[in-house]
Amino acid sequence: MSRYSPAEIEARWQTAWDEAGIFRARRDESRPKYYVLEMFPYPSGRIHMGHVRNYTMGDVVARYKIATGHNVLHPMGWDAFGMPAENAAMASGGHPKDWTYGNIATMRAQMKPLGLSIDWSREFATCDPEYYGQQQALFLDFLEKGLVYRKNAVVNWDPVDMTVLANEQVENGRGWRSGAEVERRELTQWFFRISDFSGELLEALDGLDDWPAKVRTMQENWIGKSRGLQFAFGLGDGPEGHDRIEVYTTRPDTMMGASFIGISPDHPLARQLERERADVAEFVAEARKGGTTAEAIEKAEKLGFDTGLRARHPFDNAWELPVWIANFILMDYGTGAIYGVPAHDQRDHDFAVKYDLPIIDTFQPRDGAHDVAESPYVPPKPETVRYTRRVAGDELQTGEAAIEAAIAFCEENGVGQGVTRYRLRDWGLSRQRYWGCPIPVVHCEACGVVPERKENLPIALPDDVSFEAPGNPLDRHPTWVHCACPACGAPARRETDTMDTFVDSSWYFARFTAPRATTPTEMAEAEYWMNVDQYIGGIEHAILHLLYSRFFARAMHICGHLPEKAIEPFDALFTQGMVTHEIYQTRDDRGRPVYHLPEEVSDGRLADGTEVEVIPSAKMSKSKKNVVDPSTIIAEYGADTARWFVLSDSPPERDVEWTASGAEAAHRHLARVWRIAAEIAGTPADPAPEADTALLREMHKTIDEVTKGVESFGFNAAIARLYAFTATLAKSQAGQAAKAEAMRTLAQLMAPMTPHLAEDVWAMLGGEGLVATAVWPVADPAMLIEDTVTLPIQINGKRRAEIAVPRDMAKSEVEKAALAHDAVQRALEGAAPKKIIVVPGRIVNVVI
RNA sequence: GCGGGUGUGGCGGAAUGGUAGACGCGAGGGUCUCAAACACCCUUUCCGCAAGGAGUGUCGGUUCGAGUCCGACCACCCGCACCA
Repeated sequence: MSRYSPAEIEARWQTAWDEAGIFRARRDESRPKYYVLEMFPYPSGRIHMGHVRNYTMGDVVARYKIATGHNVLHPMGWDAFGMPAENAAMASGGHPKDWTYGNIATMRAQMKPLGLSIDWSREFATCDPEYYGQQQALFLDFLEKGLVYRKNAVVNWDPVDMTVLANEQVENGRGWRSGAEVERRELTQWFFRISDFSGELLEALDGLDDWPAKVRTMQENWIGKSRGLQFAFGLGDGPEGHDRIEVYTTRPDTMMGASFIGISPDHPLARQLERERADVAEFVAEARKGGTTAEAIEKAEKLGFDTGLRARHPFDNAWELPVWIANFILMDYGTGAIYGVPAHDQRDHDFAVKYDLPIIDTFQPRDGAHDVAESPYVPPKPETVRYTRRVAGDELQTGEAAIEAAIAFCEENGVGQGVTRYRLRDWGLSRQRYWGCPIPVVHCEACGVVPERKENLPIALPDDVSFEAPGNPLDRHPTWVHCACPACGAPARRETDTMDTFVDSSWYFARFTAPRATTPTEMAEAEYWMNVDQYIGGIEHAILHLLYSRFFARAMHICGHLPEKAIEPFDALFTQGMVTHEIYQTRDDRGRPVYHLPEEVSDGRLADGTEVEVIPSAKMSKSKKNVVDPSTIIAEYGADTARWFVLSDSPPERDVEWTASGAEAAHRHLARVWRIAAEIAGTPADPAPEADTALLREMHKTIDEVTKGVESFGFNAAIARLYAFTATLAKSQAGQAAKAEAMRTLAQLMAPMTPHLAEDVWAMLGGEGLVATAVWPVADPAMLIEDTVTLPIQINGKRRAEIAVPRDMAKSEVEKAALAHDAVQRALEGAAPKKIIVVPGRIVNVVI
């Protein structure tokens, strides 16, 4: 063989790794463990470049850790439940199970050629009954500990498909599949008690030092802690049982500016009035229309209805405020009721203007005046303002001080109490869907809701289902729903709701530590392998998946399925950027855009010569056809080229643009490395000592920089260094022995990124065993220091010249040498310098 | 509205407060070849023939020295959002 031939060598080395079994993870107390995990894929059909980038990064980390003596766990699985499988079944027949397992087989076959250091013996899919059966066991344990419960809740209901939709599945108030207007419907649903952990989940974020600050901030905002006052307005003329309205406010300092009470259409008082009065019922029905999505809310007009009821202000019994029902008040935040202060809140102001309600000023700018009738006065930051109708404290206060003073004053006077609230709501997990994990409970007429017995798990999905009618096939299955009550044995019905797919992905990382266990986890394995040392995935999971997993780890610990140290399951998190590509577009005869695949375009033209419009790089998407199939790239250039390229051009946290020229350059480089290696291997030993030191110095510098790069996710910089070292090696006049040593080291340093090429080069140059298990090279500190250094000379901070001096030359000598330099002499014009700064080994700055 | 981030050549991007533009792409020139492919070499921030000068979004500050630190502003990107 005389040419770099990736197809040949990649297959060969993959077989060699398999036969050596080097990626099989086994507990071994004698070595430090390292658990590296990439977010597992949804089996949508085929892998894409984003997967390649994600798994390559994980592979670099895993292989580097193997080389540095760690016992590495690097597993892979499939997040396999979810709606696309059902949609495929509805659209083109077939069964979700076949569709899913078929996709898994395809994608696994696409992934294997990448040469990832994955322990495939631990693979599982969340739709395997062995997996979801253990998830059902977890559910039962959670139920016993009160971590999951049932309640009525308002949800997005698609009346055509007859299912609950997630907020993400509602577009402009309509179901994304059916196009039907989504209704808000109240259903009995299962909820995880994640909100009980709000404070803990928030505080523990502080300890996640190796998480991106951005993700921590996003979670912090999502949990949404606020401090405020909860108190009540009295209600004299309300229906029975409603003699007060509880409100929550973060601005109790504006209590004296209250102008109306607003309650949610779902507030118990509104519900009561709805039953009693036709006019209220009509308004409430109107107000409940429209989805709960951001877009729907954005467009929705603010609607109010004056109930005619009058509430009394706690500080003045004679002061009456009208009670309105308003569509913008959320039942699930605070108490579902507010008092409106139009003078200091834009939304309340809009409402007051629309319905002609009083605008009562409570504070003014410290200096000057603001006409609150015109617009609300909302100070930008907590700043000192002049209170005109204050609750407590001085006339001049910052908002913050005034809030604390108001809370203290109210508590002293028996008007409400200061409370800490969180925005985080309990996690509704019920889905009226077939392709998910069945919720293992039974409804019995006599006993009510009864948990299934663990020995009956898994409660498996029936295979004989049809998707011809809308709705949940489990509901209409002739036999599946019928079962015996686990408590009394009488005939009963199974719960037909399944779990949200986010449940499946909330504990898979723990399952990987003992994937065949007959309990959810095995303590000894979890104790050894947890936590995930490095987790890698997309920023799109910054909130939901990562927050749910943090909750699950805590809940699993409470149930004895994880050790306490694992309640924060991911020690370090890295969020990688996307792979993008230019979009190629032409227009059809009606001016509509037509997209073209990159392989159909060359030099900006289609095969028939038509010029294409180039739209700047965007996330690869099938609809825009700006996709490159990893399998095509592997077939053309090999996996190592694909891996090298996705790591090389951009920092890993940023997007990387896939370009044909970049891929070719990557391939050209790898071929060059191979060629240089072959040449060195074919040269007889012939030492040329004087040049050897220079090459070996460069080698040690490269070891140092590449190691730092790999450890800090600076893959692009590490690769740049490897390019440079390759050039140095190619030009080196060193002897064969030194070159061979340098080449073996280069192979080791490249091995995490291009493992197949590295093995081949390693073997060519007589490396012992597999490079994959060879000990990572260590830079010799003595070799990193040059005997002679080139010092730049600055004049007033601008570089003007440079001198070469011995590394350990005394400062005074360096000064002399610098002053003697022509450029310095010219600049000084005979005068003496004001000051000379010499930073040894770094720089000289002459101040004149 | 609230929160976070990013601004460096034609492009992607390097740079512990110490020679700005490493490395790659693109572009230009050359060697090899009958020619091409492959490969290799050189140039490539801007102005200038050169000497030299300017330069990291803008304005200011700290420092012997600022892409890097501080303040204000501008632009773009991302997340959340009738959250009381």
